[in-house]
Amino acid sequence: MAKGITRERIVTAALEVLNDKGMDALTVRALASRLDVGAPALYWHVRNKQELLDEMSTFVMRRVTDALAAIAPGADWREDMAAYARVLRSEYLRHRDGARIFSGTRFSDPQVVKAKESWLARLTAAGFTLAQADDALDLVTAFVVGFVIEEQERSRPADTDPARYSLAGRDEWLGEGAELVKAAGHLRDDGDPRFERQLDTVLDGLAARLRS
Amino acid sequence: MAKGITRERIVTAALEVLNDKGMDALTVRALASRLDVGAPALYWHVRNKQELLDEMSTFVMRRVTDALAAIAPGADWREDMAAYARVLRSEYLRHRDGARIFSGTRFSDPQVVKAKESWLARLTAAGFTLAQADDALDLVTAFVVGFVIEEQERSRPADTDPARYSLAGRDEWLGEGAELVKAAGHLRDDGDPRFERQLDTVLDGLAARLRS
DNA sequence: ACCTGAACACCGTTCAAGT
DNA sequence: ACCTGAACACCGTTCAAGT
Repeated sequence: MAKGITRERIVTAALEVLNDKGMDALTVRALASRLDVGAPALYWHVRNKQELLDEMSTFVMRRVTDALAAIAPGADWREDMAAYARVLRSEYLRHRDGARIFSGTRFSDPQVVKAKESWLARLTAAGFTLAQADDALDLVTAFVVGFVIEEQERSRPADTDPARYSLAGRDEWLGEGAELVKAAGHLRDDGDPRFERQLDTVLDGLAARLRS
Repeated sequence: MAKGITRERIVTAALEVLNDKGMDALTVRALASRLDVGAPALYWHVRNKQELLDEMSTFVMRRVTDALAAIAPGADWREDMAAYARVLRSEYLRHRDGARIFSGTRFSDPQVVKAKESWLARLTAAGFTLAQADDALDLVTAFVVGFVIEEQERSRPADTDPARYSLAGRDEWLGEGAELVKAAGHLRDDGDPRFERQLDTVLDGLAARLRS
């Protein structure tokens, strides 16, 4: 009683452990103890740890596609692509090191891959060739992945890193020279505004391709 | 005799193990045995495994900055940024899962961060504001990281994945519908041409920012 | 069908002891 | 100063045994 372990309960618990304690602490034993069972019990529901990690990836990507499916076509392709990018970023941000861990993973679920269909349709309808549309989606995906990896790395609790929490500390750590690097550090913002600005730049690049 | 283990020998050997056997096989014991010493011997030169991983990251990023420092300014900022992007990509590609493992890592060496200085100088000289230049470098970095993560994931030996080695197999795996996804899969290319095309799109976006 | 207890090989790390 | 041997706590995984 009170057991009733299921594949889905295992996966959601695993994502909780990941968020609470980090990837290194996500051990089979820790996960089992959170579910109030012995470690071997999990092997009845999951072949091995790798399969568990794959299930976690699939779960996360399924949430992305579900969120995407809920988005109605926007006024133009720029809005559609921006919506795609924002959804991808926010789903990665839900999980500690989400972008690094869950990006570029192979999907065990065709449904996830098929979610591209609607976005390819919107882009080609806007005048992109199919090859351009495929490129565009990949490019925006690559940008989001790279952006969020850096973003989540920055937000990670520094293990007493001298050059993290104060600009003055960073300047000192940098030493002599590198005046532009220091000045840029002082100008730098973070989070949504930075993301929106860079996303806009990417979309400008795609727009140039559309015109030519 | 024949020992003479040093920090640098440890790091380069670790990168060899990573390339030969992959990250999971990079254990302290395997590394020690490649260096013909017992596992505890490594702890004389390195505090723990995390410090070893940090040293590996620093080593890789130092190669990036060395390669960047060897590049003379090009005819214009586009050539400079393209050169930066190509160097970053090719250094990531040297190591198995290089982009995923070594991107977004905090540097223990100020010299690596200071390497940005010269690129910021070239961009501001071309008319970008300092904030725009900082954004531009981050954006290109994010693109390269995201692109290479996907690239290296694709090139990974599939553990008998049905939808990998043939387009027909992929089409079948996708099932009904998703005609655009299937067609795009048939049009898709890989490697350098795809990278150059998408990089060019990003640079177009930055150029638009420069004009406004 | 689903879970436990005990066990195996392996992991990162420590530490006394050798040279 | 640099390395070895033995040991500890922990890991993923297996398997007979329970219910």
